[in-house]
Amino acid sequence: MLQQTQVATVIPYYERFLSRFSSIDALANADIDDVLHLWTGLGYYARARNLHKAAKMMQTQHNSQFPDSLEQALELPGVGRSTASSILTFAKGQALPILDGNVKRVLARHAMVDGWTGSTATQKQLWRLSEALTPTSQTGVFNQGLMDLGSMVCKRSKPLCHECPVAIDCQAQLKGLQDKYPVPKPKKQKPVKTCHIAMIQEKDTVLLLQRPPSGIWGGLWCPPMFETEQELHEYAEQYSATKAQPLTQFRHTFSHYHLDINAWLVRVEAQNHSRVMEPQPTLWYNLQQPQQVGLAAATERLLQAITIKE
DNA sequence: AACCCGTGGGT
DNA sequence: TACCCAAGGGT
Repeated sequence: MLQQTQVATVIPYYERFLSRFSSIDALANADIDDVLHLWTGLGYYARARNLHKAAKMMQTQHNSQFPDSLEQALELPGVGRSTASSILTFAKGQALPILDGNVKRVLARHAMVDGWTGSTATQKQLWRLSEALTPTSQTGVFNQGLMDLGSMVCKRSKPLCHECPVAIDCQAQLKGLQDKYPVPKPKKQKPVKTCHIAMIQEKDTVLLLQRPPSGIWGGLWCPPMFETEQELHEYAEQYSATKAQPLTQFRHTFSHYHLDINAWLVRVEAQNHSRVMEPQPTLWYNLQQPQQVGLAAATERLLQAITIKE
């Protein structure tokens, strides 16, 4: 959950997740829709599917435990070097270096590392620096301290260098260039895509389709989406003789593009009204008694728009 | 190597 | 507002 997601955002999700899945076995035995349900709104949904798959692997291959070696940990889907090393140092007392966003920032300033910290070459350099610093004893304490130094002192903006325990040999601080490091990501403007979404409503239910496991919103349930308004109208006519009416429109921004969403409301008299054959699994989502499935934040917003309109 | 994958906090 | 980026990993 913490991958590319702030701690404060994760905490409520973590609490609910651990209440529902209190062990690796509980998670491994769960239905994927149940897992994605508790991930609704958190983003990067492949993490949920990877975690579920990893639980199954641990159940069958590692006696329902997190593996003891770095090599075995790295075989789990969704577990890379940073996550594996964090777990192994904190939970099992192993001596391994870590490299999260906070550590990257500390190291990039301390050694004045040129190059964006996300590039392959720079990450390689940062790992080398982390390896060189990491002690062979009390590693968990050190790693936690290094991350906390990054989050509380060596902040992204206005770092508290006067409170920093390693300011004495911080290259950026010595030259007064703290604000120049880490080097910002090369900026590319995000493309804008447009889509038209059909909210097919029958009483208290709305038609949702399950998205394929890979790609945007993988495995989640979303209303039918179309690139053009014409496609939407042609689709809507299969369900209802009454015309689709505008519901709401807004911009949803992903990590790599903007999506301008135009939502339309199509009221139908009965479920499966026409002879529509959907290529994907379908679900009539009940607004009053919601099913336990995964929804994207944008889908929740669309469902909310219908509820308010009632 | 470059791109894909979400959403929200902070400025 | 617009922008950067967050306890990264997969392809």
